[in-house]
Amino acid sequence: MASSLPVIQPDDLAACCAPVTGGVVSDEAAAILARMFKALGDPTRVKLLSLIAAAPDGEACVCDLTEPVRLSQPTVSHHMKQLVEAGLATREQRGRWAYYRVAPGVLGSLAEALAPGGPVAGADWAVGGTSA
Amino acid sequence: MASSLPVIQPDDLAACCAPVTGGVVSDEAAAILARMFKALGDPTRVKLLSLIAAAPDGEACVCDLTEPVRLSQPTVSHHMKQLVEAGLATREQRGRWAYYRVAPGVLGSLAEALAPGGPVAGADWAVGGTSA
DNA sequence: TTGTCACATCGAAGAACGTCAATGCATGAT
DNA sequence: ATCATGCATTGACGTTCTTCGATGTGACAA
Repeated sequence: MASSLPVIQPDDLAACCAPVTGGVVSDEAAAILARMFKALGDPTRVKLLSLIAAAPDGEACVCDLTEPVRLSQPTVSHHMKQLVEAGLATREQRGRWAYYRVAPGVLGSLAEALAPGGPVAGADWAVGGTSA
Repeated sequence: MASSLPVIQPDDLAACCAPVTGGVVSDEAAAILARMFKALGDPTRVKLLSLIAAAPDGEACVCDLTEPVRLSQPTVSHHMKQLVEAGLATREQRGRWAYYRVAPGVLGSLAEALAPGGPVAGADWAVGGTSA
């Protein structure tokens, strides 16, 4: 039915962190990485994550998010659930509000899987880089 | 029509590189980032990119890729087209073969958008980090 | 208790996706 | 010219995704 897929735990990052470049990734690592990238594969969710990260205390409730993305409350709840299940965000209920945060460390681990050692190292393929 | 979406050019990386954390990203940046992440949001494509990166000369033809991912040739061609249109891979035709490579610098830029300054810096959200 | 608020879940509709067999299109060999 | 090879495109099918309105649930207020 709905999710059925297990929520990605921080521990799974160990398997995830096999760099995409430098050796063929295992099927399991590819599945975990794809799961997290898929969660980032929607402009709304990218913006939601950005909004949360930029929020005053690094946290935001659904009511803070619906207006910036111009979507209904159920839709925003749905997107946030996907981000949480992908391990990219955390949810904490306080009273009537649910506060979401960017999961600590996960984005860094994902970045590391994309470009081990940072975007400048590796050099071989990093020619058109961000540089400067 | 198949794609209709414009192929993402290396130039678009300038707009893409606005970090997801640290300031709300624009709609355009969110769209470009999501487009690239969506291309990475399938286990097959993650593995294809990994296979290409790990290939002897950093390049591979479709015929080298079908067997490792156990999919038909048209399906692999379809996935590679998406990776190219997302700007993550490049295609070069030599004779009867089409050689694919990992687009230089792009993965690094994506990583930078995820975790500016590398996974350790930023520190603020990197509390439950990958290691120790 | 009754009401209100913030959020999650459900059910549905339309679009997009992943996959394949069949076909088309070049290139190179005979 | 004829044939074989490597790859892209087409058309189709079932699945998944995005979005919404309607409804359910738990927390606080009067």
